[in-house]
Amino acid sequence: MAVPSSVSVPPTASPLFLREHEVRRGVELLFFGYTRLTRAIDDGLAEHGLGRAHHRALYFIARQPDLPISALLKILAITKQSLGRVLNDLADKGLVETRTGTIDRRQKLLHLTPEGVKFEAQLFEALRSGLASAYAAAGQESVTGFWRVLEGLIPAEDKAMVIALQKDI
Amino acid sequence: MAVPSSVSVPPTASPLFLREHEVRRGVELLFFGYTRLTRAIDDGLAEHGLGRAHHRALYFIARQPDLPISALLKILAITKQSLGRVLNDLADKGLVETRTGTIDRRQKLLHLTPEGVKFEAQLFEALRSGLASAYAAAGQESVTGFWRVLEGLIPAEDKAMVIALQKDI
DNA sequence: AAGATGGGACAGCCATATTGACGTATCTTG
DNA sequence: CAAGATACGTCAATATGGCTGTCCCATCTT
Repeated sequence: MAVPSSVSVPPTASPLFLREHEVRRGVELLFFGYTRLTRAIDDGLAEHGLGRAHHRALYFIARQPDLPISALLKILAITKQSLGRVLNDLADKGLVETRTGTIDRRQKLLHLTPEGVKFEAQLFEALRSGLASAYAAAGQESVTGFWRVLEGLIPAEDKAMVIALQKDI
Repeated sequence: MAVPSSVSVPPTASPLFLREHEVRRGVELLFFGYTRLTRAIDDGLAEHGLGRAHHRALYFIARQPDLPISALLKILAITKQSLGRVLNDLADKGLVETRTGTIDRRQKLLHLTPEGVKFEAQLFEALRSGLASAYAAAGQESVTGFWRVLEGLIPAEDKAMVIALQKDI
């Protein structure tokens, strides 16, 4: 990364020192941006007696219908037990269903019910509204940069998974 | 925001539809980027028997020494009780101290002990390493865009607070 | 037939958040 | 100065969302 030439430090200063500002700014913006964006859906979730964990599952099932449970476990990076509780809640509320896999009958493929689709769309609207206005304010070139930096934060072993999410829509 | 001209949808498609892709991509990258970055410090925290909540407090106290508790409450947006426990833990470990405010003696101003400074620096190094490599891979222009979009996600009422964090370093 | 894999479930625990109520010291203001 | 607001602390109870360990069954692979 090019260091801005206008920084007024002695030429002997280490690159790490020069970068601290920019890193702290990134840490803080990520923290505030992420928490404030996700906060936008809390009310909608609370109306159904659900929490953010439920939304994360709902979101990725919406994104990749017929997702096997093992794939969702990798995406969320939580334990089977934690996910099990969340999925049971969603099934009890009639938002998520499973069907047995065809090529591997051990698998259960997850998909949303019509009510689940509706609910997820309603929550997505809150996210869309927040992100779209940030995109609009920043401009398309900034959005590209935003993506590029975030992609760089994803470890190589997870990158394929994220790209797979985005390829088929 | 300009919509990429290469998108192959009928000209009658609504702008909201056109944007869904880009929004989902942002949601996902934010989720993975944020969680993967913060995961980098979990080991260091666990060595001291601390969690992420402790790190958030530690981080912002490092960032603004002599921060009053009320300011930290606003930043973290949690309740006084939740923060109280975290601060007690940090004080017990000898990482954080308070002193009575001079202009307002009701306030307790938070600062890190020398051990706290050392520990925070060690955790910051993990964040720095992750973010700096993402910055380097993306390039300075992307970093600017990354910041711009994230700033747009912060509600107006919180923006002053975030800018205050960054002005004095 | 044996082992690996996908999924489910029980029990118990921990971290982090919440609400509500109450107390004390200190500052501000009529 | 008295009254009220503010900054902070604390007790008690509760919810959420993670975790580990263990054991189970069905199904696929070899």
